[in-house]
Amino acid sequence: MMDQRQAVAAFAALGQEHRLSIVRALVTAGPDGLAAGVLAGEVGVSGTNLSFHLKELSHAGLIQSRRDGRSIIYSAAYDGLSGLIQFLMRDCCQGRPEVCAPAVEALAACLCTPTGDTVHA
Amino acid sequence: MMDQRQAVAAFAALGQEHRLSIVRALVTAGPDGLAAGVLAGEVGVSGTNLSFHLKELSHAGLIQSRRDGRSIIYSAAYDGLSGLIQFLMRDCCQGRPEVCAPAVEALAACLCTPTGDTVHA
DNA sequence: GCAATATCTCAATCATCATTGAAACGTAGT
DNA sequence: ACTACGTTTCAATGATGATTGAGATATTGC
Repeated sequence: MMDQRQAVAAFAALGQEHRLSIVRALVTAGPDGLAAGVLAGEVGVSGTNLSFHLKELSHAGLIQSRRDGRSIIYSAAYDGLSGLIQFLMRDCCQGRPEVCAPAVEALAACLCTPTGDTVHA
Repeated sequence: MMDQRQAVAAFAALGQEHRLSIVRALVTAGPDGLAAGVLAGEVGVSGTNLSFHLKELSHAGLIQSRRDGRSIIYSAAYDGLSGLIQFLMRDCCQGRPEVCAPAVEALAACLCTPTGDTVHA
């Protein structure tokens, strides 16, 4: 479960034009992800600057990376995104959990696809 | 529909410890909201500093205010919060809208209660 | 092993944000 | 009108973040 400190870091990471563009590009790209060089082109930042932002996003738990040949592939951390949204909604419908709970679950099912053969193919 | 610029401003506003605490307190409090002085006590910041953060959140479209006597009551802007989450999810399940769409709608129903006699009473 | 590609680390500069205290503004009660 | 209360504005300081360029690291193909 995400705590306040993590949530602040995640929101701050998203509160930057280039980083939000990066995350959106990765969410759109799906689990296959994108190479750093491709991202740099799509977002429009220098390689050095991109690296800084990727590190920031990775540290915030919003993206992950894997090496493929001489490229490094980045992809969205759907569980991190889901957890962040759930944190924002946690105390929302305090007195009426029957309203919020299904929405949160549906959201989690959308963003996280751990074992299912479904989304983001 | 929220655009990138608004979303960046909103995320940046939430990416600050005290501001996130303020929003969470207001979301928990519901549409009745909280007076600025009460908020200052709950969040633990000086009145001057609170005013700065409230202005920031208001400008980001995440909270709203109304005067009541000599107090000013702040409350969460549920439509702004909902729009922000929808922006983050917009391109998520691009190829499978039947997965994301219901989640987003459920979320909107949870956060926004325009005419219903339901939530946040 | 050598050259080329892809990406990262480091140090420095510039801009932006958070916080504080003092003073001003509006409102309520007498 | 005057005093008290709640909240905001203003100017200044200190801290944090974004961006840049040069150099370092890792991987591939010859």
